[in-house]
Amino acid sequence: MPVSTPAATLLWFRKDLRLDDNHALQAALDRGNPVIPVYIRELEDAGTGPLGAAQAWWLHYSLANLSKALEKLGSRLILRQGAAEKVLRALIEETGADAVHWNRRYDPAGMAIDKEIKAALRADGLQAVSHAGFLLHEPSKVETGAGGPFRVYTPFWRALEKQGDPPPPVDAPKHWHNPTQWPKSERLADWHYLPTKPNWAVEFDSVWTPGETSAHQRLKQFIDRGIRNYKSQRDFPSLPHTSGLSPHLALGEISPARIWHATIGLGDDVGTDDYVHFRKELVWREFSYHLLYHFPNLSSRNWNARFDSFPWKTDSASLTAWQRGETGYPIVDAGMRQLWRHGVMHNRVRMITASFLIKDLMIDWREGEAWFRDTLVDADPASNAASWQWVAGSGADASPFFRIFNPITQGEKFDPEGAYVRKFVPELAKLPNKLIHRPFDAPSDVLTAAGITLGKTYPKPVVDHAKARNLALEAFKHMGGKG
DNA sequence: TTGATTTTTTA
DNA sequence: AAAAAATCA
Repeated sequence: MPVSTPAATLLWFRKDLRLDDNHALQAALDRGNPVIPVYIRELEDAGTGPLGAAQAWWLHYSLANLSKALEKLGSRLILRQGAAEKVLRALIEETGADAVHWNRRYDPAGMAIDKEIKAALRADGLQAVSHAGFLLHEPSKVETGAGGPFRVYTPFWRALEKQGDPPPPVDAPKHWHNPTQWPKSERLADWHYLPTKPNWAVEFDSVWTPGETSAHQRLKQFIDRGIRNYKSQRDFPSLPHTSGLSPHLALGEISPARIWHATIGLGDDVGTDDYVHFRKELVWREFSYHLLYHFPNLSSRNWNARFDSFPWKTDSASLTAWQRGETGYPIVDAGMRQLWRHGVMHNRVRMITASFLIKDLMIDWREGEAWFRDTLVDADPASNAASWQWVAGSGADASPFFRIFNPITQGEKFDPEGAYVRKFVPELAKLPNKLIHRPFDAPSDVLTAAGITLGKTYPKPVVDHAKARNLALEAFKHMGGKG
């Protein structure tokens, strides 16, 4: 490197695959030196957990998208794989960079890695700076009056309300400071993020477009249309009143601050209840990270240790039936098939299907957590673990009683016309509304007329809900300790 | 972010 | 008789 060339800055992209409201990016550009963007495919044994197959699909396109956006600014996205520190050091060596900037992550293993890297680089006289942006507020700055972590959602929400709005988002840069020479990059295709399993994920792109541009389009569409009546309609899986932003958030294609600020100053036609309720959902994500921050084992250990003695069943046939959407309960099967086909499941249905696995089949919530992690495009280590534990009853803010969702009444309540079931379980499409959620109660002539043979064209229920419910209640009662 | 059952209200 | 509200788990 000639002496006259200012030393470059490495901009380390992780779960912040965006140019908009990216504080690390701004800080890197503000130095005025050439900025070299890099994405590192970290080793799985680094402890950051395996990348789910559905999210790998998303990541592939997201990286391609970010790469293109950078190219428009004359920049590039350098791809490397290996242990993060080793890769960064190699790049520093190759480019003569004297600084590394990144946005913080909040999974325990990731935090540990970053802490070590920061200390090691600084010890060598390099600039190593981390920035906020993945959450609305830093978890280290949110605590109860007594100085501990929150265990219940509502007080957590109040505490965040007190903190006020997150900092206003910063727009994407219009110019880049480019180096005269670029380090080598690996090829995205060689990382084999796209699925190899035949006939899976083929419909993902009919529902999703990964990338920052699409994230902003989703947000605009939601603010223009979906958020109206959000509070009353968000629970109906056949209605377009969810934001669809979760997979974009999961990989940081859009910042929560950007979303939060988009809900400020909405017109009168969007009720206060509606946007406040939407913000509450954003804050559930925040609460999940709060829990993970204070309880690093959230995805592997019961948050409430009383559940350690729960008599989980090992039943691979039932687990498979659940995964395939062949339980014989239409709303459960519709949800599981939506997950398989589209890499997503409506929130209400996530609760119903999770409750079914845990309470009706008495299968360990960790089996469900693992399945969702692998098949959801929005798989998030905090939200996924916290939500599964919430449904199990072992998590934070779980009710003092043993909540068991009734798959029939939940279906009838939230999918009254059966539109959702008909879409994902087409073999039941011809059943009348009254029986669409309970084909096992249908008279034989109605089944015949609908072209259904139970046990053949559609499965008989794997368990009787009423009986399964009693067994689960019994097991719950006999758990040791106090609830 | 519930369910089942009992009690009360309304048609 | 059915729907809504209250209650308890």
